[in-house]
Amino acid sequence: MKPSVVTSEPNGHHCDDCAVRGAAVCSSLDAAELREFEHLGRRVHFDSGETVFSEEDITTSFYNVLEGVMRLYKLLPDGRRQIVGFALPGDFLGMNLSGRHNFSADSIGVVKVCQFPKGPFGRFIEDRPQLLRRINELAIRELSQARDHMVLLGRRSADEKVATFLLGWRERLVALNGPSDMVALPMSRQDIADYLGLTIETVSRTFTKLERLGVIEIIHGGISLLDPARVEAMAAA
Amino acid sequence: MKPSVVTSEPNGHHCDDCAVRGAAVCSSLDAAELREFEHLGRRVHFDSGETVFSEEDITTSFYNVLEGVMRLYKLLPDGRRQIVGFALPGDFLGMNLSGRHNFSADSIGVVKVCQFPKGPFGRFIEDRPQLLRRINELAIRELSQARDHMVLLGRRSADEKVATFLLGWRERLVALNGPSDMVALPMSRQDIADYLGLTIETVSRTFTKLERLGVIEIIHGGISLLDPARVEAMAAA
DNA sequence: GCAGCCGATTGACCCAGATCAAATTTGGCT
DNA sequence: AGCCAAATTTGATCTGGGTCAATCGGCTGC
Repeated sequence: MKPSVVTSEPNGHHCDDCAVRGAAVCSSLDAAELREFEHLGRRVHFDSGETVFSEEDITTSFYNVLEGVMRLYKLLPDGRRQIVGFALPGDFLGMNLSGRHNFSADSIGVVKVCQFPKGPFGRFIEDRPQLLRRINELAIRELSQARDHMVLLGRRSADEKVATFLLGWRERLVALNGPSDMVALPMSRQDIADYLGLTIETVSRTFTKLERLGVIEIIHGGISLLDPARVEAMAAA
Repeated sequence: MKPSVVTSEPNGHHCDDCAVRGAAVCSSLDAAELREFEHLGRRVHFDSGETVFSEEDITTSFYNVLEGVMRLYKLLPDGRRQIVGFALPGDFLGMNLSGRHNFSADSIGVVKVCQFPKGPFGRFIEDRPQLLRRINELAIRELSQARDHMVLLGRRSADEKVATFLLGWRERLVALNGPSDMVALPMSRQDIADYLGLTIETVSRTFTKLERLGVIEIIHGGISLLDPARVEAMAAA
């Protein structure tokens, strides 16, 4: 939200100790390539609520999320907001055709990214088709998720939306941190509403309803899934 | 909708006389490659309402639309449908990670596609990074469209949805056939409703309303845009 | 400890768009 | 041309989720 104050750590970073090395774009590179790749990017730190890039900005960099959560969103002229996704460690951002970002991204809590200037990164890809293939894989996966989300936005009820969101978000956290029924929700209720095409009030009421039904417990900074099966039943329709 | 009866024309087809050669994936190939590519695929004809492929089917082929319109959709278990897009000539279908299609596709009116078996096509791409780059471009463009559609589904009113749809559809037709204020709508009202996350009644009423306002005229098989500027104003919010 | 703030919750009411129910138009077929 | 089935339009009514308006509750700074 505020102008982004970027703190970079020009030195002392290595892909070796990078938590997302195996999952991110980098997974397509061998040890030697990784060493070269390392010098292309630099780690950048964002405090909570900073803008990483804005829709319509000229794309100058690609980003690999290392740590934290980002909201990715589009705004209508009158201020209505649709969150098109949340980025987590391992996600790759910045691909586009027009040379401009087609959504905005800002940090939810502290975020660390690996930032690659567009030019050098483009040249590095040039003669590494396996990296291009990896990027293509990530794009296709996102496309599939985008279509699932269209179904949710266009055809699901508020209850189904919230239940589906909780399960999907849990799945992503599980893939990162291992199984747990505690689901951390670092984003605000407004963020969840803007992701699901609802209002903050409806999200809040639905959470309360799920808690009263005994299927979740609302805890500080998230929820606890008491009855995953019932939540799945609500999500399925 | 019916089981798909496929009529193929094994011979007598050439990329030379292909209408979409310049626009589709093929645009990344030179003359020699195009000749080789030609032998990989075959033209397949579908009558109106036939299923080209279904969600969850194992992917056996990729498709390049040559002629006609297809609806691409996902179904919820209880039958609710969300159309995730319409495919027009030049569109490339079948990319996925799981080895299964993640949506269904059927023809709206007569459709001709160029069908490529997955294996040979995959091998052909292998040492042609510029084709991979082209496919990547198409994926990224679709991703951008998918995000725009999320905004529409999650945050726009019925009037805005319909107006936005008419303008967007016109733009696609103009890109194919050149400028015109006649907008052919080969899909049914139900298809439009399922694309916009509305009911058929709301779509019908909105069309009637636009006609009464004098900004469109409902004609056989489509509409005529009488006042594009007013429609744009309605779409913008 | 407590004042002030901001996010979240809760309540009361409303309305855009869904649902239900007829017409009406269109399109194939013979 | 004439008949049936399907698609579309139109009307009447209902309701899920939005809007407006208080609280509530948890931090922060003093």
